Amino acid sequence: MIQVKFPDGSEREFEDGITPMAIAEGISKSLAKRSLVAKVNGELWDMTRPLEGDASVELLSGKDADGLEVIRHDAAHVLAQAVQELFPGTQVTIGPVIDDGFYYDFARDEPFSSDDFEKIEKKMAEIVDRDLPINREVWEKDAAIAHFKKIGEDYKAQIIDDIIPPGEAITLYAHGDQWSDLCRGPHLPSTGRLPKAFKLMKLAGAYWRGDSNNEMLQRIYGTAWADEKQLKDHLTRIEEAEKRDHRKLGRELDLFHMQEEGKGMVFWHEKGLILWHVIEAYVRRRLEAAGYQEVRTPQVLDRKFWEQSGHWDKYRDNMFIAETAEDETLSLKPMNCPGHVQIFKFGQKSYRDLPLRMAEFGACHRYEPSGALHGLMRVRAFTQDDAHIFCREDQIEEETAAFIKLASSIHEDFGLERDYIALGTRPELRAGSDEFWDKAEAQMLNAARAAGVEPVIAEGDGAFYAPKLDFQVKDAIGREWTCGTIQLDYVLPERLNAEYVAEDGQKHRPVMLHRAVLGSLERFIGILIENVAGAFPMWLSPVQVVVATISEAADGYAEEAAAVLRKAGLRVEVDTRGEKINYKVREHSLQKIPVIAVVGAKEAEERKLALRRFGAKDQSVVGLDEAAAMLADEALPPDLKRAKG
RNA sequence: GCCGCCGUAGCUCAGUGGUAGAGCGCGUCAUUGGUAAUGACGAGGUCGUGAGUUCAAUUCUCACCGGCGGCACCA
Repeated sequence: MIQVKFPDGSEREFEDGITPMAIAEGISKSLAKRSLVAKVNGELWDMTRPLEGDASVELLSGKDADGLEVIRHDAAHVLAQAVQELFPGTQVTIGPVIDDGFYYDFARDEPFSSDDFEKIEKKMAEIVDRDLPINREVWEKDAAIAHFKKIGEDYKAQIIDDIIPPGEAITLYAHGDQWSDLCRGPHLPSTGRLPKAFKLMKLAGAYWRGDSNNEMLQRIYGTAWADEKQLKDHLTRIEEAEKRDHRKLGRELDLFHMQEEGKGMVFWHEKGLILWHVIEAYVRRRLEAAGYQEVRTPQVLDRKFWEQSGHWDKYRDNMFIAETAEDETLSLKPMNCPGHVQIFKFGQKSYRDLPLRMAEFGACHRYEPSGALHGLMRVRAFTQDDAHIFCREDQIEEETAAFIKLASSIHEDFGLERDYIALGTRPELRAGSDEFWDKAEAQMLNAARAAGVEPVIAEGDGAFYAPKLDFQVKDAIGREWTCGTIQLDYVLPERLNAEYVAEDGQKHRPVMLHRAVLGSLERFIGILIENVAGAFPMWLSPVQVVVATISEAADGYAEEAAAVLRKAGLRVEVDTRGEKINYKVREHSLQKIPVIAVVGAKEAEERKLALRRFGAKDQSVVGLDEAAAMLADEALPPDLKRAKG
């Protein structure tokens, strides 16, 4: 007999070898029906797998995160079986669970087409209807390899060979006697338990083992949920996200465009550039208040310069190179750091100058692979809100902590909630000794803690020369973005021979902290557009107020009112077109203008404005001067608003 | 860069082996209307580029360019 403990604290005795399924059935039929997988002593466990001794047992349904994960995992298996039934000769490779769903990578000479999806989904449903029992089988490694080789599954055989240590048993999961796959599990009791709330989403190429030197497999992505409502909600969420797409909104709101002659380059239109300027001015004020100095360094520099900085050697493939008629080879700067070191080196620096915080809205060009380009999010010409802090080693923690606070405050001002800060630790390929990395990682960790943040460790994610902290922010629909970073650097000051004179009268090497709050203006504006779905808060909106007339009789007053609002510092447009007010309200609402000020004969007479806010249906009638003062106050950037108190 | 899909008017999209259509937008005219579309008329396209097949290609084939979705990349 074995002793089983339940989550509510109760305990019961069962016969040896009892399964969670049998336990569930013993409690109630509906519980057995609902339970998809068990948690035994904290470990996920098949419902049909016998317990191996005393245990705590928890039964999970599709409502539990772990239960949903099993659903998705089984959906991947059912997909694989369906594909192999429909397309004999296709080899399976791996099929993991991902956010919102799953994928499976197949090896097949013929490409799949998304036209095949319907057929595959039908076959998947059929496999669900067959309600095949899913059985866990324990195999010995060599036997499993031989088995997969025999049935022509070379990839599977290779996975076992590479991943499983010799002597360790492995598990296969079989769908009845029709199909089986190497898998750690756990899985549902039978294919019939897979909710028919799955959908194949997209088709993509993916390298075997994620290595671009390997052959490319065909990946089929799917989504799977506990019930149809969840699936429907998910599909609705995707639609909502598409509506927020910054590329679509960028065109509709006349912010920017891109065209084929300038791949990865942005044409900023008037409204987009206003946005840019507002953001830049705001950040500039924040930097100034935080003790930064602003500089500007050359766009194009001689090859020799980049050879010295090390970029020519390590980064040449990503640089835009130019040749001159006088046989010089130049490069557009891909980064600002070497330029900043030149300014640091100009004249002599004393320890009294440190920490020296040097900022630049630095326009950089990088030749990014064409497949990497994506709207404003990944471009070839961008402007970083870059800065380098030159300091002594003992100042690293204080400077880093101060930066974390500054960056967090700025992100908040833009309405982006911080999710977590990631500490990127030593990568496999790295410069520097283990002692150096121990010290550097500890410095970054302590700095984060000093700022009241416990970073999430991102193993191996550091730069090759030092660890870094990355800011992960969350937007309004829960998507995550990396926004802001601070990286330690001992290498570049050494390479470029930066020095300062210390208290001891000797020359010493400063340390550099590379840091950015927004990352690049382009990318940040892209994130911002999607975060607010194009409806910018008053202080950022390119047009803050549209004065719209009801009839010609109000035209004169509309111009007058606009002048008063402009004088108060507002960005104002006037709409005196011969259209109905309904039409104008609709149009400016679609343009997501924060305030529409409607004026007719009545307002003109009384020197008032009828204000209608974006998203609201009602209006408030306010005197012109009062409205100007109120709106101007609302339109203040957050830092100025705080200063005003 | 790699795999797949896509490329028709400013935008969203329909369509065909015999050189093309809708809605919105745009222009003109009329309308001066009180909070999400006033009406009429009109202009607008080398059907991504180049080559091939064909009597004939926007349509079929190939290449290239670009876009999209992934993968790889993001020092």
